[in-house]
Amino acid sequence: MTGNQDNFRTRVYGLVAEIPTGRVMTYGDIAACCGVAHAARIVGGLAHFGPSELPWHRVINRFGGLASGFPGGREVQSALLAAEGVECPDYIVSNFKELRWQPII
DNA sequence: CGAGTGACCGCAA
DNA sequence: ATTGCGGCCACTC
Repeated sequence: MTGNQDNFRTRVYGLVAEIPTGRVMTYGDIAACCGVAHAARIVGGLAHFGPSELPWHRVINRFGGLASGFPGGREVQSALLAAEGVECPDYIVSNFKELRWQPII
């Protein structure tokens, strides 16, 4: 890359936008992949102000559970994941370990 | 410019 | 094993 690492926020948006369908990612992994390991909170903060075009519903916490504050509620997020083939029965992704996606560095 | 907040995570008792 | 607390970084107002 030639450079699109303008800001941490830019990387997060680009990375979330690259998450394939049927896959999920954790806040800690996204932050660590962007270069900051202890910035999982920031990823959530950016999501609050980030573009709704990005698949934020594919972003979950470290336990594989759906996040809070999602526009609509966790039921909407779980519905979106279910529509992509991800099973989240109690608002928790069961195969979360298997669906955990990671970019190729 | 400064301060506060956050859709988190890890550790300790 | 479980629960509760604090810390860390970047963004926004």
